[in-house]
Amino acid sequence: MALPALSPDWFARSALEVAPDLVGCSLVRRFEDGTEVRGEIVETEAYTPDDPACHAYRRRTPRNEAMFGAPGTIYVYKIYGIYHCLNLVCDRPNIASAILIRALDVPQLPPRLSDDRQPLHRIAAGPGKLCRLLEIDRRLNGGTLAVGAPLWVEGRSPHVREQFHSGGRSLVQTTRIGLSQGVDLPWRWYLADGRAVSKKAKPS
DNA sequence: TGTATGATTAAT
DNA sequence: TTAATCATACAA
Repeated sequence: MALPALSPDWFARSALEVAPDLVGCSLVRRFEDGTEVRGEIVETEAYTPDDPACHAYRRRTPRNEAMFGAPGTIYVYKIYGIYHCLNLVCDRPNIASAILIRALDVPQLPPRLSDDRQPLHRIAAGPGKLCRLLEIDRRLNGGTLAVGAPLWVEGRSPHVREQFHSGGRSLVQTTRIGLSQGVDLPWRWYLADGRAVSKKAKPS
């Protein structure tokens, strides 16, 4: 199952390029006991320095510091006092830019993490839900994606690549969710037939 | 120091 | 539609 991990270099591009490319890749969470949980990224959002919705739009602060880091840096913030959201930093150092990972399709879970209250395919269908499931919090903030570290990302499998290429899978691009600024920028991407997508746009 | 609010979620 | 719940940013 292990595929080549995406290097920091891979993230050294505009968030608008990285965000759609991340869909179909796998996020891997490695816990301290060595357990690994994998989920396919099915929904992302891009945030850029000139974007009013970006946490670093106004200025550099202690909270958004990680967004100014090197590509491949992990940015985690707490929202509504309850949930955490996971972002992967991209572009060049000092260019505050990141991808919000909004949903994961998790095919299987270790018993410890199972949850009877909802179907398995919805267990990581939302940015707060996936962080809760994978125990992602501010302790990971500022860290770097790397194989064997708490978190890394693996590229699309040959099979998935073929599906995208043949049109068997496609991406929907639409506006982002939950914002009060930059509401019209179409910087959210999700797998058109993804079971785990947090919220789908109304059919046009 | 005081206050308003948010890249959410689950329940009503 | 709304409550839950608090760290953070910004005003004062």
